[in-house]
Amino acid sequence: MRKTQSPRRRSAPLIELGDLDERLGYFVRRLRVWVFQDFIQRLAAVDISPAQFSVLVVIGANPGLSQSQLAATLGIERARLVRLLHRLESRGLTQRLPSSADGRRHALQLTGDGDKVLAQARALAAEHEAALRKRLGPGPYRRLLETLRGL
Amino acid sequence: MRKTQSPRRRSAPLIELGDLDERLGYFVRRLRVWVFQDFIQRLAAVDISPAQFSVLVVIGANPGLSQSQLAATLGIERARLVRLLHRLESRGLTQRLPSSADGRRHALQLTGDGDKVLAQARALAAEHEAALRKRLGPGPYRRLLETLRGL
DNA sequence: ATGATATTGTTGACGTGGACAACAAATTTC
DNA sequence: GAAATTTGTTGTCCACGTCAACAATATCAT
Repeated sequence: MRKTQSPRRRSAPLIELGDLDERLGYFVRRLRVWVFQDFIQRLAAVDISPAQFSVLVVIGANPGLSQSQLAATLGIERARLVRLLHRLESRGLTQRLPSSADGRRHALQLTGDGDKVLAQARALAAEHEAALRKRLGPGPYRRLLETLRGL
Repeated sequence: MRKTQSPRRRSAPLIELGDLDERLGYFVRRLRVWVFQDFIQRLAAVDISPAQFSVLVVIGANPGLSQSQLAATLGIERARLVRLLHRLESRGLTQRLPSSADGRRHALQLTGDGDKVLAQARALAAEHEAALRKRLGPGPYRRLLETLRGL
C-alpha cells in the first residue's frame, strides 16, 4: 500500500498551468509532439519521417514540379528541401530530372521504389490517422481537421 | 502585361496537396510554425521564447516546485529543462533554492526581475493571443482552444 | 542586344527542440 | 544496511527552422 496523504511526496501533482491553459501555442506544441511521435513510431518500418512523407506525397501528386514549388507548397525552406531530397534520392526513392524548358529547375519524380515505399507509408499513415481520430474522438478530430484546413 | 497562359511559368500554383489535406499532423505543423513565429516576434522586446515563457508562467503559478514536476507539467525532458533554467538563471530571472525536505530537489522561484519580465511577457503574449484569435476568427479559435485543452 | 534583376538550387552555419544514455547525490524501500 | 528509485546534471545525436551567400540560368528594361 502506498502512502496516500504525505503532503510533500506522492500526492497528486496539483501543479497549476497558470495562464498557460489560455495559450493556444502551448497546446499546439503538445499536440504536435505526440502526433509526430505516433507517426514516427508507426512508420518506423519504412523509415519515413513526417517531413519525408509530405515530400513524397506531394511529388506523387504533382510529378515534374520544381523544388521551389514543392518547398512553397509544404511551407519549408528551399534549403531544407534540398537536404530532404538528398536523403530520399540516396535511398533511391526520388529523382531530379532536368527541366525541359528551364535550365535552373529540376523536375521531381518518384522512382519505382519511391512509389512502392510511398504506398506502404500511406497505409501506415492511414493507421496513424485512425489512431489519432480514435484518441481525440471522431467529433473533435473532424472539427480540428476542418478548422486547421482553413488557413 | 503578364503572360497569362504559359503552361510552365507564372500560372497559378495549381500544386495539389494530395492526401496531405487529410493528415492532421501536416496542419498541426503549419499552425505550430506560424504561431511560434508570431510569438517570438512579439516577445522579441523581452527576448522570451515560447518555452521560456511557459517555464516562467508555471514557476510563477507554483513557486517552490521541483524541476521534475515542472518538466512533467510542461511535457518536456528534465534534461531540456535544466538548460532552459540555466539560461533564465543566468539572466537573473529564476533561482533554484535548496528544498527544505529533500536534498535532491530544487525549489524553483522567480526573482524580482523574473516577476517584472514575466509581467511584460504576459502583456505581449496577450497581444499575441489576440492576434491569433483575430487571424483564426473568434469562433474557430475558441473551438480549437477548447478541443486541444481536452487531452 | 546588353546590362540589371530575379529565380533556382545549393552549401554552410547557427540556434532550438526532442530523445537517450549515463552518472552522482540523495532518498525511499525492503 | 543493501537495493532500488528519484533528482538534477552533462553529453551526444539528430531533426528542424532561419539566414546568408553563391553560381547558374532566366527574365526584364531600354
